[in-house]
Amino acid sequence: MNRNILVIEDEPAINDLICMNLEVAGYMVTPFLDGEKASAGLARHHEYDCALVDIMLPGKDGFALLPELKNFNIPVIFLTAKADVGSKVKGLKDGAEDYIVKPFEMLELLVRLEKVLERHMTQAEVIQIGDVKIDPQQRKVMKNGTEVYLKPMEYDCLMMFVRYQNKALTREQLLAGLWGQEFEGETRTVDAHVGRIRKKLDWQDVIKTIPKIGYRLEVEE
Amino acid sequence: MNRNILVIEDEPAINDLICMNLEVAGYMVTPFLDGEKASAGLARHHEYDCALVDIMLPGKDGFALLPELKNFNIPVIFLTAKADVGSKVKGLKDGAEDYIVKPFEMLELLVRLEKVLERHMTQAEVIQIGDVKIDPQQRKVMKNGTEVYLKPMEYDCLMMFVRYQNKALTREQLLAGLWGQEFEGETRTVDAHVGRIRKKLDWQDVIKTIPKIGYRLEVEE
DNA sequence: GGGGATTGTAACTGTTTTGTAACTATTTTT
DNA sequence: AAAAATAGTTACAAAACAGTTACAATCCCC
Repeated sequence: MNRNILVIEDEPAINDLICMNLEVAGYMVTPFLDGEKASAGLARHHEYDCALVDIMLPGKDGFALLPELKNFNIPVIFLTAKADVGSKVKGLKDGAEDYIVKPFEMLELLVRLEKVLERHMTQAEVIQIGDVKIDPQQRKVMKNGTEVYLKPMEYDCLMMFVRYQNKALTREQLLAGLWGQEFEGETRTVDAHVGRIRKKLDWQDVIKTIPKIGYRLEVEE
Repeated sequence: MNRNILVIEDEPAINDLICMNLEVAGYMVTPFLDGEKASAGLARHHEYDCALVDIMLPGKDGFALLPELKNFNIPVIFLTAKADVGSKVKGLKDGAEDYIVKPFEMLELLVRLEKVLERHMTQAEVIQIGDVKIDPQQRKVMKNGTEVYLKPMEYDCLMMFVRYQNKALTREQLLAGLWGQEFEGETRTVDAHVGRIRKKLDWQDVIKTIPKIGYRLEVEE
Protein backbone atom coordinates (compact mmCIF):
# COMPACT_ATOMS: atom_id res chain seq x y z
CA MET A 1 0.00 0.00 0.00
CA ASN A 2 2.72 2.45 -0.97
CA ARG A 3 1.09 5.70 -1.84
CA ASN A 4 2.57 7.90 -4.53
CA ILE A 5 2.17 11.61 -3.95
CA LEU A 6 2.66 14.36 -6.49
CA VAL A 7 4.26 17.50 -5.11
CA ILE A 8 4.01 20.50 -7.38
CA GLU A 9 5.70 23.47 -5.75
CA ASP A 10 8.15 25.89 -7.33
CA GLU A 11 10.03 26.94 -4.21
CA PRO A 12 12.81 24.34 -4.06
CA ALA A 13 13.27 24.67 -0.32
CA ILE A 14 9.60 24.05 0.42
CA ASN A 15 9.38 21.34 -2.19
CA ASP A 16 12.29 19.53 -0.62
CA LEU A 17 10.90 19.98 2.86
CA ILE A 18 7.57 18.50 1.89
CA CYS A 19 9.11 15.65 -0.02
CA MET A 20 11.43 14.75 2.81
CA ASN A 21 8.67 14.71 5.32
CA LEU A 22 6.42 12.64 3.10
CA GLU A 23 9.21 10.17 2.51
CA VAL A 24 9.87 9.88 6.20
CA ALA A 25 6.15 9.24 6.64
CA GLY A 26 6.43 6.38 4.19
CA TYR A 27 5.11 7.82 0.96
CA MET A 28 6.56 7.67 -2.50
CA VAL A 29 7.00 11.20 -3.80
CA THR A 30 7.19 12.70 -7.28
CA PRO A 31 8.20 16.34 -7.17
CA PHE A 32 7.75 18.94 -9.89
CA LEU A 33 8.95 22.52 -9.81
CA ASP A 34 6.61 23.91 -12.42
CA GLY A 35 3.13 23.35 -13.74
CA GLU A 36 4.01 22.59 -17.34
CA LYS A 37 6.33 19.75 -16.48
CA ALA A 38 3.89 18.31 -14.00
CA SER A 39 1.19 18.45 -16.60
CA ALA A 40 3.39 16.64 -19.07
CA GLY A 41 4.38 14.07 -16.47
CA LEU A 42 0.77 13.23 -15.79
CA ALA A 43 0.07 11.79 -19.18
CA ARG A 44 2.86 9.26 -18.91
CA HIS A 45 2.10 7.69 -15.57
CA HIS A 46 -1.02 8.28 -13.68
CA GLU A 47 -0.60 6.16 -10.69
CA TYR A 48 -0.66 9.07 -8.28
CA ASP A 49 -2.85 8.86 -5.22
CA CYS A 50 -2.90 12.54 -4.36
CA ALA A 51 -1.40 15.82 -5.51
CA LEU A 52 -0.16 18.62 -3.30
CA VAL A 53 -0.27 21.67 -5.49
CA ASP A 54 0.94 25.20 -5.03
CA ILE A 55 -1.33 27.72 -6.72
CA MET A 56 1.22 30.23 -7.92
CA LEU A 57 3.46 28.30 -10.24
CA PRO A 58 5.52 29.14 -13.29
CA GLY A 59 4.09 27.64 -16.46
CA LYS A 60 0.66 26.38 -15.55
CA ASP A 61 -0.80 27.60 -12.29
CA GLY A 62 -2.56 25.41 -9.78
CA PHE A 63 -6.04 26.36 -10.89
CA ALA A 64 -5.18 25.35 -14.45
CA LEU A 65 -3.72 22.09 -13.26
CA LEU A 66 -6.77 21.15 -11.21
CA PRO A 67 -9.04 19.97 -14.03
CA GLU A 68 -6.28 17.83 -15.49
CA LEU A 69 -5.61 16.19 -12.16
CA LYS A 70 -9.30 15.59 -11.64
CA ASN A 71 -9.48 13.97 -15.02
CA PHE A 72 -6.93 11.47 -13.89
CA ASN A 73 -8.97 10.97 -10.76
CA ILE A 74 -6.20 12.36 -8.57
CA PRO A 75 -7.44 14.25 -5.53
CA VAL A 76 -5.84 17.65 -5.03
CA ILE A 77 -4.82 19.51 -1.92
CA PHE A 78 -3.96 23.13 -2.56
CA LEU A 79 -1.03 24.24 -0.55
CA THR A 80 -0.41 27.88 -0.88
CA ALA A 81 0.34 31.29 0.54
CA LYS A 82 -2.80 32.70 -1.01
CA ALA A 83 -4.83 33.04 2.17
CA ASP A 84 -7.53 35.23 0.72
CA VAL A 85 -10.99 33.78 0.93
CA GLY A 86 -11.65 34.22 -2.76
CA SER A 87 -8.89 31.81 -3.69
CA LYS A 88 -9.95 29.32 -1.07
CA VAL A 89 -13.51 29.39 -2.27
CA LYS A 90 -12.50 29.06 -5.89
CA GLY A 91 -10.12 26.23 -5.15
CA LEU A 92 -12.60 24.24 -3.13
CA LYS A 93 -15.51 24.93 -5.43
CA ASP A 94 -13.54 23.87 -8.45
CA GLY A 95 -13.06 20.55 -6.78
CA ALA A 96 -9.93 20.58 -4.64
CA GLU A 97 -10.21 18.22 -1.70
CA ASP A 98 -8.61 20.57 0.77
CA TYR A 99 -6.86 23.89 0.98
CA ILE A 100 -3.98 24.50 3.37
CA VAL A 101 -2.51 27.94 3.87
CA LYS A 102 1.24 28.44 4.21
CA PRO A 103 2.96 28.49 6.53
CA PHE A 104 1.55 25.25 7.83
CA GLU A 105 2.70 22.60 10.23
CA MET A 106 3.92 19.50 8.49
CA LEU A 107 1.91 17.37 10.89
CA GLU A 108 -1.31 19.03 9.83
CA LEU A 109 -0.47 18.46 6.20
CA LEU A 110 0.18 14.80 6.88
CA VAL A 111 -3.10 14.34 8.71
CA ARG A 112 -5.14 16.12 6.05
CA LEU A 113 -3.38 14.13 3.36
CA GLU A 114 -4.14 10.91 5.20
CA LYS A 115 -7.80 11.86 5.35
CA VAL A 116 -7.99 12.62 1.67
CA LEU A 117 -6.33 9.31 0.81
CA GLU A 118 -8.69 7.48 3.13
CA ARG A 119 -11.70 9.05 1.43
CA HIS A 120 -10.45 8.15 -2.00
CA MET A 121 -9.59 4.61 -1.09
CA THR A 122 -13.20 3.56 -1.19
CA GLN A 123 -13.30 3.91 -4.94
CA ALA A 124 -13.88 0.72 -6.86
CA GLU A 125 -11.00 -0.47 -8.96
CA VAL A 126 -13.02 -1.22 -12.04
CA ILE A 127 -16.46 0.14 -12.76
CA GLN A 128 -18.91 -2.08 -14.55
CA ILE A 129 -22.03 -0.77 -16.20
CA GLY A 130 -23.89 -3.30 -18.28
CA ASP A 131 -21.35 -4.81 -20.65
CA VAL A 132 -19.04 -1.83 -20.29
CA LYS A 133 -16.04 -1.90 -17.98
CA ILE A 134 -14.15 1.23 -17.03
CA ASP A 135 -10.72 1.08 -15.48
CA PRO A 136 -9.93 4.53 -14.10
CA GLN A 137 -6.39 3.53 -13.23
CA GLN A 138 -5.63 2.74 -16.84
CA ARG A 139 -8.14 5.23 -18.17
CA LYS A 140 -9.47 2.54 -20.43
CA VAL A 141 -12.93 1.48 -21.48
CA MET A 142 -13.89 -2.01 -22.55
CA LYS A 143 -17.09 -3.31 -24.06
CA ASN A 144 -17.61 -7.05 -24.27
CA GLY A 145 -13.93 -7.58 -23.71
CA THR A 146 -12.68 -5.35 -26.51
CA GLU A 147 -11.33 -1.91 -25.93
CA VAL A 148 -13.38 1.04 -27.06
CA TYR A 149 -11.23 4.09 -27.50
CA LEU A 150 -12.73 7.23 -26.03
CA LYS A 151 -11.13 10.56 -26.71
CA PRO A 152 -9.98 12.41 -23.60
CA MET A 153 -13.01 14.64 -23.43
CA GLU A 154 -15.38 11.78 -24.04
CA TYR A 155 -13.75 9.82 -21.27
CA ASP A 156 -13.96 12.70 -18.83
CA CYS A 157 -17.57 13.20 -19.73
CA LEU A 158 -18.27 9.53 -19.21
CA MET A 159 -16.59 9.65 -15.81
CA MET A 160 -18.72 12.58 -14.78
CA PHE A 161 -21.80 10.59 -15.67
CA VAL A 162 -20.45 7.66 -13.70
CA ARG A 163 -19.72 9.85 -10.73
CA TYR A 164 -23.25 11.18 -10.74
CA GLN A 165 -24.95 8.03 -11.92
CA ASN A 166 -28.71 8.02 -11.64
CA LYS A 167 -28.64 11.74 -11.13
CA ALA A 168 -30.03 14.27 -13.53
CA LEU A 169 -27.16 16.37 -14.85
CA THR A 170 -27.91 19.68 -16.48
CA ARG A 171 -25.92 20.79 -19.48
CA GLU A 172 -24.62 23.60 -17.30
CA GLN A 173 -23.43 21.21 -14.61
CA LEU A 174 -21.63 19.16 -17.21
CA LEU A 175 -20.08 22.24 -18.74
CA ALA A 176 -18.93 23.48 -15.35
CA GLY A 177 -17.66 20.09 -14.28
CA LEU A 178 -15.77 19.36 -17.46
CA TRP A 179 -14.55 22.76 -18.57
CA GLY A 180 -14.66 24.78 -15.34
CA GLN A 181 -17.03 27.49 -14.20
CA GLU A 182 -15.51 30.18 -16.31
CA PHE A 183 -15.94 28.32 -19.60
CA GLU A 184 -18.02 30.36 -22.01
CA GLY A 185 -19.14 27.89 -24.59
CA GLU A 186 -22.21 26.52 -26.25
CA THR A 187 -24.30 24.24 -24.08
CA ARG A 188 -24.96 22.25 -27.22
CA THR A 189 -21.33 21.14 -27.15
CA VAL A 190 -22.37 18.77 -24.41
CA ASP A 191 -24.91 17.18 -26.74
CA ALA A 192 -22.25 16.45 -29.29
CA HIS A 193 -20.09 14.66 -26.75
CA VAL A 194 -22.98 12.69 -25.35
CA GLY A 195 -23.87 11.68 -28.87
CA ARG A 196 -20.37 10.41 -29.48
CA ILE A 197 -20.27 8.45 -26.24
CA ARG A 198 -23.66 6.91 -26.94
CA LYS A 199 -22.54 5.87 -30.36
CA LYS A 200 -19.26 4.33 -29.25
CA LEU A 201 -20.76 2.41 -26.35
CA ASP A 202 -24.11 1.74 -27.97
CA TRP A 203 -25.71 3.48 -25.05
CA GLN A 204 -28.77 5.04 -26.63
CA ASP A 205 -30.84 4.02 -23.64
CA VAL A 206 -28.24 4.04 -20.93
CA ILE A 207 -27.68 7.76 -21.08
CA LYS A 208 -31.21 9.06 -20.97
CA THR A 209 -32.13 12.43 -22.35
CA ILE A 210 -34.02 14.66 -19.97
CA PRO A 211 -35.69 17.14 -22.28
CA LYS A 212 -34.93 20.78 -21.59
CA ILE A 213 -32.58 19.79 -18.77
CA GLY A 214 -29.77 17.50 -19.75
CA TYR A 215 -28.95 13.83 -19.33
CA ARG A 216 -28.92 11.03 -16.82
CA LEU A 217 -26.82 7.86 -16.74
CA GLU A 218 -29.17 5.05 -15.78
CA VAL A 219 -27.56 2.30 -13.77
CA GLU A 220 -29.50 -0.36 -11.94
CA GLU A 221 -28.58 -0.48 -8.28
CA MET B 1 -33.27 19.21 -0.25
CA ASN B 2 -33.33 21.26 2.90
CA ARG B 3 -30.28 20.42 4.90
CA ASN B 4 -30.43 20.51 8.66
CA ILE B 5 -27.25 21.69 10.33
CA LEU B 6 -26.35 21.33 13.99
CA VAL B 7 -24.48 24.29 15.43
CA ILE B 8 -22.86 23.62 18.80
CA GLU B 9 -21.07 26.71 20.01
CA ASP B 10 -21.26 28.28 23.45
CA GLU B 11 -20.48 31.87 22.53
CA PRO B 12 -23.97 33.22 21.81
CA ALA B 13 -22.73 35.94 19.48
CA ILE B 14 -20.81 33.49 17.30
CA ASN B 15 -23.60 30.94 17.46
CA ASP B 16 -26.09 33.52 16.24
CA LEU B 17 -23.77 34.73 13.54
CA ILE B 18 -23.26 31.25 12.17
CA CYS B 19 -26.93 30.38 12.37
CA MET B 20 -27.98 33.55 10.62
CA ASN B 21 -25.55 33.00 7.82
CA LEU B 22 -26.55 29.39 7.38
CA GLU B 23 -30.19 30.35 7.30
CA VAL B 24 -29.55 32.99 4.70
CA ALA B 25 -27.73 30.33 2.69
CA GLY B 26 -30.86 28.21 2.84
CA TYR B 27 -30.09 25.70 5.57
CA MET B 28 -32.24 24.63 8.46
CA VAL B 29 -30.31 25.21 11.67
CA THR B 30 -30.48 23.69 15.12
CA PRO B 31 -28.32 25.59 17.60
CA PHE B 32 -27.05 24.40 20.95
CA LEU B 33 -25.06 26.38 23.47
CA ASP B 34 -23.55 23.49 25.37
CA GLY B 35 -22.40 19.97 24.79
CA GLU B 36 -24.73 18.21 27.23
CA LYS B 37 -27.87 19.63 25.66
CA ALA B 38 -26.67 18.90 22.20
CA SER B 39 -25.89 15.35 23.22
CA ALA B 40 -29.39 14.97 24.66
CA GLY B 41 -30.94 16.54 21.56
CA LEU B 42 -29.23 14.02 19.34
CA ALA B 43 -31.07 11.05 20.73
CA ARG B 44 -34.42 12.57 19.90
CA HIS B 45 -33.95 13.35 16.27
CA HIS B 46 -31.01 12.39 14.23
CA GLU B 47 -31.90 13.87 10.95
CA TYR B 48 -28.94 16.19 10.93
CA ASP B 49 -26.80 16.42 7.83
CA CYS B 50 -23.75 17.97 9.42
CA ALA B 51 -22.59 19.35 12.76
CA LEU B 52 -20.47 22.45 13.29
CA VAL B 53 -18.89 21.94 16.66
CA ASP B 54 -16.81 24.16 18.88
CA ILE B 55 -14.21 22.21 20.83
CA MET B 56 -14.23 24.11 24.08
CA LEU B 57 -17.78 23.78 25.36
CA PRO B 58 -19.35 23.71 28.80
CA GLY B 59 -20.75 20.31 29.70
CA LYS B 60 -19.34 17.97 27.09
CA ASP B 61 -16.50 19.22 24.94
CA GLY B 62 -16.23 18.78 21.21
CA PHE B 63 -13.90 15.82 21.37
CA ALA B 64 -16.37 14.01 23.62
CA LEU B 65 -19.23 14.83 21.30
CA LEU B 66 -17.46 13.54 18.22
CA PRO B 67 -17.97 9.80 18.78
CA GLU B 68 -21.64 10.34 19.52
CA LEU B 69 -22.12 12.30 16.35
CA LYS B 70 -20.27 9.69 14.39
CA ASN B 71 -22.56 7.03 15.81
CA PHE B 72 -25.45 8.87 14.27
CA ASN B 73 -23.48 9.13 11.06
CA ILE B 74 -23.38 12.90 11.23
CA PRO B 75 -20.23 14.41 9.73
CA VAL B 76 -18.49 16.93 11.96
CA ILE B 77 -16.65 20.12 11.20
CA PHE B 78 -14.69 21.46 14.13
CA LEU B 79 -14.88 25.16 14.38
CA THR B 80 -12.65 26.51 17.03
CA ALA B 81 -10.15 28.99 18.34
CA LYS B 82 -7.71 26.18 19.15
CA ALA B 83 -5.22 26.72 16.38
CA ASP B 84 -2.52 24.51 17.82
CA VAL B 85 -1.51 21.66 15.60
CA GLY B 86 -2.07 19.08 18.29
CA SER B 87 -5.78 19.82 18.44
CA LYS B 88 -6.11 19.88 14.69
CA VAL B 89 -4.39 16.55 14.37
CA LYS B 90 -6.45 15.01 17.13
CA GLY B 91 -9.69 16.37 15.70
CA LEU B 92 -9.04 15.15 12.20
CA LYS B 93 -7.58 11.83 13.26
CA ASP B 94 -10.54 11.15 15.49
CA GLY B 95 -12.74 11.47 12.48
CA ALA B 96 -13.81 15.06 12.03
CA GLU B 97 -14.41 15.90 8.39
CA ASP B 98 -12.75 19.28 8.58
CA TYR B 99 -11.24 21.69 11.05
CA ILE B 100 -11.65 25.44 10.69
CA VAL B 101 -9.80 27.87 12.91
CA LYS B 102 -11.48 30.99 14.27
CA PRO B 103 -11.67 33.69 13.25
CA PHE B 104 -12.80 32.44 9.85
CA GLU B 105 -14.59 33.94 6.92
CA MET B 106 -18.19 32.86 6.70
CA LEU B 107 -17.77 32.19 3.00
CA GLU B 108 -15.04 29.67 3.64
CA LEU B 109 -17.21 27.92 6.20
CA LEU B 110 -20.06 27.73 3.72
CA VAL B 111 -17.87 26.27 1.00
CA ARG B 112 -16.28 23.70 3.27
CA LEU B 113 -19.69 22.77 4.63
CA GLU B 114 -21.00 22.35 1.12
CA LYS B 115 -18.14 20.01 0.30
CA VAL B 116 -18.73 17.89 3.37
CA LEU B 117 -22.43 17.64 2.55
CA GLU B 118 -21.64 16.69 -1.00
CA ARG B 119 -19.40 13.88 0.17
CA HIS B 120 -22.09 12.63 2.51
CA MET B 121 -24.78 12.90 -0.08
CA THR B 122 -25.82 9.29 0.49
CA GLN B 123 -29.31 10.31 1.47
CA ALA B 124 -31.72 10.11 -1.41
CA GLU B 125 -34.64 12.33 -0.76
CA VAL B 126 -37.67 10.87 -2.45
CA ILE B 127 -41.12 12.32 -2.22
CA GLN B 128 -43.91 9.83 -1.85
CA ILE B 129 -47.53 10.65 -2.50
CA GLY B 130 -49.81 7.66 -2.48
CA ASP B 131 -48.30 5.13 -4.84
CA VAL B 132 -46.34 7.81 -6.66
CA LYS B 133 -42.67 8.42 -5.93
CA ILE B 134 -40.86 11.49 -7.13
CA ASP B 135 -37.08 11.59 -7.10
CA PRO B 136 -35.99 15.17 -7.71
CA GLN B 137 -32.33 14.15 -7.89
CA GLN B 138 -33.11 11.93 -10.82
CA ARG B 139 -35.97 14.07 -12.05
CA LYS B 140 -37.96 10.91 -12.35
CA VAL B 141 -41.47 9.88 -11.40
CA MET B 142 -42.44 6.33 -10.53
CA LYS B 143 -45.85 4.80 -9.99
CA ASN B 144 -46.02 1.31 -8.53
CA GLY B 145 -42.40 0.76 -9.40
CA THR B 146 -42.60 1.66 -13.06
CA GLU B 147 -41.46 4.95 -14.47
CA VAL B 148 -44.05 7.37 -15.68
CA TYR B 149 -42.54 9.83 -18.08
CA LEU B 150 -43.65 13.40 -17.51
CA LYS B 151 -42.79 16.05 -20.02
CA PRO B 152 -40.72 18.95 -18.71
CA MET B 153 -43.68 21.23 -18.21
CA GLU B 154 -45.73 18.51 -16.60
CA TYR B 155 -42.92 17.70 -14.22
CA ASP B 156 -42.41 21.32 -13.26
CA CYS B 157 -46.11 21.71 -12.75
CA LEU B 158 -46.22 18.62 -10.57
CA MET B 159 -43.34 19.94 -8.49
CA MET B 160 -45.14 23.21 -7.99
CA PHE B 161 -48.15 21.30 -6.67
CA VAL B 162 -45.86 19.33 -4.40
CA ARG B 163 -44.23 22.48 -3.09
CA TYR B 164 -47.60 23.98 -2.31
CA GLN B 165 -49.30 20.76 -1.33
CA ASN B 166 -52.65 21.13 0.38
CA LYS B 167 -52.72 24.75 -0.70
CA ALA B 168 -55.12 26.15 -3.22
CA LEU B 169 -53.26 27.33 -6.29
CA THR B 170 -54.94 29.74 -8.66
CA ARG B 171 -54.44 29.39 -12.36
CA GLU B 172 -52.70 32.74 -12.23
CA GLN B 173 -50.27 31.55 -9.56
CA LEU B 174 -49.49 28.47 -11.59
CA LEU B 175 -48.99 30.51 -14.72
CA ALA B 176 -46.71 32.93 -12.93
CA GLY B 177 -44.78 30.19 -11.19
CA LEU B 178 -44.25 28.04 -14.24
CA TRP B 179 -43.98 30.52 -17.07
CA GLY B 180 -42.95 33.70 -15.28
CA GLN B 181 -44.89 36.84 -14.61
CA GLU B 182 -44.44 38.21 -18.07
CA PHE B 183 -46.09 35.26 -19.77
CA GLU B 184 -49.13 36.35 -21.75
CA GLY B 185 -51.06 33.19 -22.34
CA GLU B 186 -54.39 31.54 -21.83
CA THR B 187 -55.18 30.56 -18.27
CA ARG B 188 -56.86 27.49 -19.72
CA THR B 189 -53.43 26.21 -20.65
CA VAL B 190 -53.03 25.26 -17.02
CA ASP B 191 -56.11 23.05 -17.25
CA ALA B 192 -54.63 21.11 -20.10
CA HIS B 193 -51.44 20.40 -18.15
CA VAL B 194 -53.31 19.41 -15.02
CA GLY B 195 -55.42 17.11 -17.12
CA ARG B 196 -52.36 15.42 -18.56
CA ILE B 197 -50.78 14.96 -15.15
CA ARG B 198 -53.98 13.53 -13.72
CA LYS B 199 -54.21 11.10 -16.58
CA LYS B 200 -50.63 9.91 -16.39
CA LEU B 201 -50.65 9.43 -12.63
CA ASP B 202 -54.29 8.41 -12.34
CA TRP B 203 -54.74 11.29 -9.99
CA GLN B 204 -58.31 12.31 -10.70
CA ASP B 205 -58.92 12.77 -7.01
CA VAL B 206 -55.48 13.72 -5.82
CA ILE B 207 -55.39 17.01 -7.66
CA LYS B 208 -58.70 18.51 -6.65
CA THR B 209 -60.43 21.13 -8.76
CA ILE B 210 -61.41 24.26 -6.92
CA PRO B 211 -64.18 25.70 -9.08
CA LYS B 212 -63.55 29.16 -10.44
CA ILE B 213 -60.17 29.29 -8.66
CA GLY B 214 -57.76 26.61 -9.66
CA TYR B 215 -56.45 23.38 -8.17
CA ARG B 216 -55.08 21.84 -5.00
CA LEU B 217 -52.87 18.80 -4.49
CA GLU B 218 -54.37 16.81 -1.63
CA VAL B 219 -51.82 14.98 0.48
CA GLU B 220 -52.56 13.43 3.83
CA GLU B 221 -50.06 14.51 6.45
C1' DG C 1 6.95 24.00 -38.13
C1' DG C 2 4.36 20.02 -39.99
C1' DG C 3 1.12 16.19 -39.50
C1' DG C 4 -2.18 13.94 -37.00
C1' DA C 5 -5.45 13.83 -33.35
C1' DT C 6 -8.82 16.37 -30.85
C1' DT C 7 -12.75 19.17 -30.09
C1' DG C 8 -16.00 23.19 -30.14
C1' DT C 9 -19.36 24.81 -33.13
C1' DA C 10 -22.46 25.51 -36.98
C1' DA C 11 -25.71 23.70 -39.88
C1' DC C 12 -28.97 20.51 -41.03
C1' DT C 13 -32.34 17.01 -39.85
C1' DG C 14 -35.55 14.59 -37.21
C1' DT C 15 -38.18 14.46 -33.00
C1' DT C 16 -40.62 16.13 -29.05
C1' DT C 17 -43.00 19.51 -26.67
C1' DT C 18 -46.65 22.54 -25.86
C1' DG C 19 -50.07 26.41 -26.19
C1' DT C 20 -54.30 26.79 -28.05
C1' DA C 21 -58.57 25.90 -30.19
C1' DA C 22 -62.42 23.24 -30.57
C1' DC C 23 -65.38 20.10 -28.80
C1' DT C 24 -67.51 17.58 -24.93
C1' DA C 25 -68.89 16.96 -20.21
C1' DT C 26 -70.20 18.75 -16.02
C1' DT C 27 -71.77 22.02 -12.86
C1' DT C 28 -74.21 26.21 -11.68
C1' DT C 29 -77.58 29.61 -12.33
C1' DT C 30 -81.86 31.27 -13.57
C1' DA D 1 -85.17 22.15 -17.30
C1' DA D 2 -82.82 25.22 -20.29
C1' DA D 3 -79.14 28.21 -20.57
C1' DA D 4 -74.81 29.65 -19.22
C1' DA D 5 -70.59 29.12 -17.34
C1' DT D 6 -66.92 26.36 -16.17
C1' DA D 7 -63.88 22.37 -16.54
C1' DG D 8 -62.14 18.02 -19.00
C1' DT D 9 -60.16 16.25 -23.13
C1' DT D 10 -57.89 15.86 -27.41
C1' DA D 11 -55.72 16.97 -31.83
C1' DC D 12 -52.58 19.67 -34.02
C1' DA D 13 -49.30 22.91 -35.94
C1' DA D 14 -45.69 25.91 -34.68
C1' DA D 15 -41.88 26.18 -32.01
C1' DA D 16 -38.46 24.43 -29.36
C1' DC D 17 -35.36 20.99 -28.75
C1' DA D 18 -32.11 17.11 -29.50
C1' DG D 19 -29.30 14.00 -32.72
C1' DT D 20 -25.88 14.03 -36.07
C1' DT D 21 -22.12 15.18 -38.91
C1' DA D 22 -18.64 17.87 -41.20
C1' DC D 23 -15.22 21.00 -40.56
C1' DA D 24 -12.06 24.44 -39.09
C1' DA D 25 -9.35 25.90 -35.30
C1' DT D 26 -6.47 24.30 -31.93
C1' DC D 27 -3.36 21.48 -29.60
C1' DC D 28 0.44 18.47 -29.20
C1' DC D 29 4.13 15.70 -30.21
C1' DC D 30 8.00 14.89 -33.10
